[in-house]
Order: sequence, then structure tokens, then C-alpha cells
Amino acid sequence: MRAVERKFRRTGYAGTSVDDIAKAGGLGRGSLYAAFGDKNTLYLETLSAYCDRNEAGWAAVLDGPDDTALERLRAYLVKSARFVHEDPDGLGCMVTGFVVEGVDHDPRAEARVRQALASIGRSLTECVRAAQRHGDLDPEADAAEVAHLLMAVNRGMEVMARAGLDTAALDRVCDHAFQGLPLTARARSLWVPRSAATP
Amino acid sequence: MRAVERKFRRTGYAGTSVDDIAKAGGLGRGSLYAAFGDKNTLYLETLSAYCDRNEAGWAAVLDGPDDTALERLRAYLVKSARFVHEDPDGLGCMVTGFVVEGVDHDPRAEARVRQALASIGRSLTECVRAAQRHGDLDPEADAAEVAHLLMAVNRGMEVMARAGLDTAALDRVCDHAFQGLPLTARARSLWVPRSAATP
DNA sequence: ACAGTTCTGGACCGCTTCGTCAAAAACCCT
DNA sequence: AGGGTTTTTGACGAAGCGGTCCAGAACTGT
Repeated sequence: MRAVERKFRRTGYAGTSVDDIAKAGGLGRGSLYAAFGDKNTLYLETLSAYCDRNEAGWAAVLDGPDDTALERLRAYLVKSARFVHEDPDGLGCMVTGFVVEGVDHDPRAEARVRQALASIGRSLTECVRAAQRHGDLDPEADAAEVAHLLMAVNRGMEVMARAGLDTAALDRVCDHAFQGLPLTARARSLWVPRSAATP
Repeated sequence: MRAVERKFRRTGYAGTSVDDIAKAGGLGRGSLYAAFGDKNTLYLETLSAYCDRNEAGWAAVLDGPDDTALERLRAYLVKSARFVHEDPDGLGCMVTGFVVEGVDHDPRAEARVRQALASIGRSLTECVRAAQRHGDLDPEADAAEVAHLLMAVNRGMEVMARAGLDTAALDRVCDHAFQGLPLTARARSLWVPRSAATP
């Protein structure tokens, strides 16, 4: 039920009533409770389905051969930068919404979210390693740490987008973040056509 | 009323009832309404006070002479990395909470938050310029864009912290983010005592 | 076509919510 | 000490909440 997911993403868990959900989903309250039994479980199910799509989506962006791994990392950043503003309603990631909404989390939902983040982290780490193998990223760098940085930039750009930072500025943030990766000299010369750094 | 602020930060706007607030603030509902008139306004007032402290706090971290500007930028990142886990209850920034909670914002609160972000952005930009003047950051870099990147990393590390990333990992993210700044060779040699990059 | 089963939807219940109000407590100034 | 003013309070009402339930619609297999 995609409309329900969007409703949750728009107004959060606490800010969404079961009536809202029923209206958004186009069915009555009884049917909802018959299918899920609980607002909590309904949210969990929605969140889990969202995570499934999210993990698969990022994996599709990041999986591939070594020689394009750096491009894929760049694509990850670009997609992150545009995530919110590309959404028709400017909705952000449901995982971010869940994580930020409160500290008293349903443990099942928290576990699901951690699993999703771990999955994306794995895809990113593998892609970083691929870029290292291809000589585009410093082989000394810890791939998992670089992945964590990329995830943080992803979430950070999302928050900034939700706060009103426009697409152009976010694209520039994305550029700086990419340039900030531990690129090898070769990769840097390929990705920065003309630089004033080597006179 | 600091307890009220913490209650809002813990459970969000929609997740906090006026009774909760009254209990947290140690006074009755009537008094609350007499003083603020509205849950919305009460939240706005709390948020605004929080923003005041936040802006001042970051400005205190970032203001100073050119020769320590880069250190201050590093301090900004380190403090960002530890923000959540240093809080006794692991609470995050109220601004992030507000921004992420929903898309249908009270325009007054949204304006206040944008003002706060602009203020922090100004402090950061000025600090970046100071570091550029001192020859620690590439003078070609756009200071405002670097500031935006730093703000994004700040928010991103907060979200990752809320998602469960531990302090040690966050410190490493912070290190990588700092190394990713457009440091001049001089600054890099000062901040990275031994590097394998210059054989 | 029809009986049995599944699914749907809105009425319903008890509880919590936000906001109001009059009574009581606290305070103040001389 | 005491009269007047401000502040605090807990009870109150209407509305909204999550969750239950059952009459009727829709679908199934034959």
C-alpha cells in the first residue's frame, strides 16, 4: 500500500491517525485491523516494505564492475542530493523519518532499520573496495569508514533538503563531498578536468 | 523551560501531549495556556529559545582568529560527531527533529529554523574564509559551499548517531570528513603528521 | 444459480487529546 | 495584617484517538 507509506512519510508515526491511513489506503478501519492488527504493526510492515525497496534500489546503483565503481559512488551522492526534491511532494526517506521521530522506538522497527542501514553500508563498502581495486580510491583508506562518511553525507543532504536548501546548492555540496573522497591522483585528474593544483 | 524542550526533543511535536508538557514543566495546563495560548505557539517558543542557544553555541565554537580557524572547523565536526551521544538521553538536535517531523510545517517555526540554519551557515562560512586567509584551505573553494557541506555532515552524523552508530565510528567519520576538506598542502602536512601520499 | 466463505466498511466504545474556566492559592504593597 | 491582584490548578467538555465488531457486499467452487 504505497499511499499509506507516503502518508507515514509525510506526517510521521505519531502525526498519522488510523483514519488518515484508512482514507489514504482507500479502505475501512476494520479491514486495516484485520490485515495488520495494530497501528504499530501496520507501520512496521510499511517501513519494512520501504526498506526492501530502498536496499534494492541502492544496491542497484552501487553494484557493478570495478572500473565504474567510482562513478557509481558519485551516482550515489548525486541521487542522495536529489532524493527529496525529486519526490513530487518533497518527502524524505522513511528511515530518516523513523530514526529522528523519537528515541522510544518499537524494537522490531529499530531492528529492521538497522538491517537496512547495514545493507546499504555493505553495498557502499563493497563499491568503495571496488574503486580501490581499480586504483581510483586510496587503497590505504578504510572502506567501511568511507562508506559511513558517504552515508552521513547522504542523510545530511536529505535533512538540508528538507530544511529548504535548493537543488543547485545540494548538487554543489555533493560535488564537494565527492572531491573530498580519498581519490588517487589518477582518479582526480580524470574527474577534475582542469585543476589549478598542479602548476 | 528546559524540561519542556527536552520532552519535545524526545517525542517530537505530534508525539507530545500538552499533559506531558505540563507534567514535564511542573505546572498545570491552564498556566501553560495562559502563558502561550496554544500548543503550537508553545512549541514555537521552545524551538526559538533552543535555536537562540544553538546559534550562540556554534558561533562560540566558530568565532576566532584566522590562525586557529581550521582547528575550529575541526572542533565543529568533532562536536557534531559527539552531539547525540554526549546527551544524557541521546537526544538529537531540535532543529533536525522539527525539519524531519513533517512537511506541513507551521510557517513561523519554519522561518525560525531557516534563520537558525542561516546563522550557523554564516558562522561556518566566515570560519572557512578565515582558514582560507590563513592559507589552510584552498582559496579557490567557495566558502559558502564548503559551509553547506559541513552542515550536511553535521546533520548526517546526527542521524547516523540516532540510528545507532557508535561514538568511535562517528569520530572516524568526522576524521574522514575533515581530511576531505580542500586543505592546502601546508595544512595537510600539519594535520596529518605522517602521510604515504608524498614519496 | 446458489450456499459457504472471505472481505469490506462504517458504527460504536472507552480513552486520550486540546483548550477553557471558575475556584483556590500565592503574592504584593502599604 | 489584610484587601486586591495575579497566578496556579484540577475539573470539565467537545473532539479525536486507537481498536472492536458485525451486517452486508463480493467472491469462490460447483
